[in-house]
Amino acid sequence: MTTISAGPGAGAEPAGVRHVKRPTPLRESVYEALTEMIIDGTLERGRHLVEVELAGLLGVSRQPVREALQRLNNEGWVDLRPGFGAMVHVPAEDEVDQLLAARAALESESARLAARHATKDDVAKLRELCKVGTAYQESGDIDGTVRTNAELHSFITQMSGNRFLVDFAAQVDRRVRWYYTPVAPVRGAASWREHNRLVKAISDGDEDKAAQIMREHTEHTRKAYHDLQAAAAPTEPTEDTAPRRRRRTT
Amino acid sequence: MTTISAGPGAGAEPAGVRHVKRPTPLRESVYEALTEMIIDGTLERGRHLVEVELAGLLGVSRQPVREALQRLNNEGWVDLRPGFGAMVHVPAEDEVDQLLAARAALESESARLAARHATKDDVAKLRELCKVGTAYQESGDIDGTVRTNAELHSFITQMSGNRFLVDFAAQVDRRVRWYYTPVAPVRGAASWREHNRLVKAISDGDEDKAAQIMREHTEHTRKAYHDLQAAAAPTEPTEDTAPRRRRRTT
DNA sequence: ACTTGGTAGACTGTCTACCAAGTGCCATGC
DNA sequence: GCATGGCACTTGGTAGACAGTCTACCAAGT
Repeated sequence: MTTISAGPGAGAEPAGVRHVKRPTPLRESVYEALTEMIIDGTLERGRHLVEVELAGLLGVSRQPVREALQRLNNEGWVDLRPGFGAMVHVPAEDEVDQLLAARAALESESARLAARHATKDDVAKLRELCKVGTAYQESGDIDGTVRTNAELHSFITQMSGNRFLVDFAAQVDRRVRWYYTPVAPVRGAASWREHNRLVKAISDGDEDKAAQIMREHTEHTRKAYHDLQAAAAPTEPTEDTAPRRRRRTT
Repeated sequence: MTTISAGPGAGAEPAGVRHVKRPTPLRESVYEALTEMIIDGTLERGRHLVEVELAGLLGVSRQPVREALQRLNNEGWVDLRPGFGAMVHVPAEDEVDQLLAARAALESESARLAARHATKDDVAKLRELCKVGTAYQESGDIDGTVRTNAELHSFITQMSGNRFLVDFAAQVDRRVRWYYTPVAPVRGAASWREHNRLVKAISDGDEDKAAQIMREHTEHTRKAYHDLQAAAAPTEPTEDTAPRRRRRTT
């Protein structure tokens, strides 16, 4: 009967900034809960999502679930088939490439603008994130590494001061995080070396260099993913991605 | 704010499987109707949108309207204030700048990829669009000019073959079209000269040049908007953007 | 064996009604 | 003039109902 953790349990909040009361709309919590479940694999790819089922699972009614599902559909997390329902999106072969290409465009522009607008505090925070991330990486904490990586990228886009870039990049990053977590350990060390160079370029205010490093950084990521894919593919040409109709509840 | 993976509507279909017409979900029609009304000014900026009112206006119930409004909110067309309702978004001063900066990043990358993948047919179509657009422009048909402009840009992003770029750019373009129509006549001639150069670069397969022209093109547009804004501002410092509470129905 | 037709169940899409809580407005009262 | 309290309005969320449609499955016909 787990009700959604609408409460302060989900700690993605800057402490104390919010007004005393923050009744997050339920649909928002449902959306968060579902993306989380998709990313961590609780809801497998291709799985048929039934509104009432999710509603029951999360302890809410159909409406918030519907609204969340529609947003998930708009953002490409699930595919909505009229009259049938939602299926967790099954990424196409070339999709990761395209995603990372889009990310390259968005984030390299962000890095350029970040270099243009960087303040002392910004740079300090970037350095801190690099330090933390490298530490996680060296200690083998994959989850922490991935999270810090996301924070760093997100912070750079925010430094761009462009809300559209922030918004698009956030979406792309989240998707990348979904597809990509398994690759993280492979990339690890090199990735954080690149981050350090990037931060240096930003702190120097060197726009072109920052943009270029970010582009190459994403490009390396794409390549790493590809290699891993190629290495894993021969042994398992077609994974079990059958529609997996839900078991009869009886 | 997003429609990363449009459903079966997008061209990701194995060729030749023509699905019979399917009745569009009501929420979709409502969404289309509302964006159209926002763009053409029927729903003025800052206007208070009430669910039941729209429902009555469009002859549907609250539910599809709610769902459409939430999508509009996600995509930045309206601002949803909990407990009060939706207001048609009033663009901030710097918003157009940011929008065009994002467009520059997205479309210049698209142009680069378009140049990489261009086929003979693609180039032919681009040339045709340029011709049509120039003709509209010379005959003073503003609406046709803007529409053809949108078609050209949209086609170039599609040529990129990257569904994420297509999707993001489509959103941005639609917003630009909303803010920008008044500027079109000013830009007109120069804009289509640039389009011609761009098409040439693409047909030559010159990626860097295509990307750069597209970037400059968007930059010029931004500048034109700015100049127009500056020219109009002194005479009319604050337009009538009052909340315009709905008349009491009594 | 393969097609056709029929049937049943499961879900969505949409509508209606209803209630609680939050928001803005206005009039009252100081 | 300014705070206060009340009131009307609106959303957010719930529940139930119903038609249309999608899937699967079975049976009969060719």
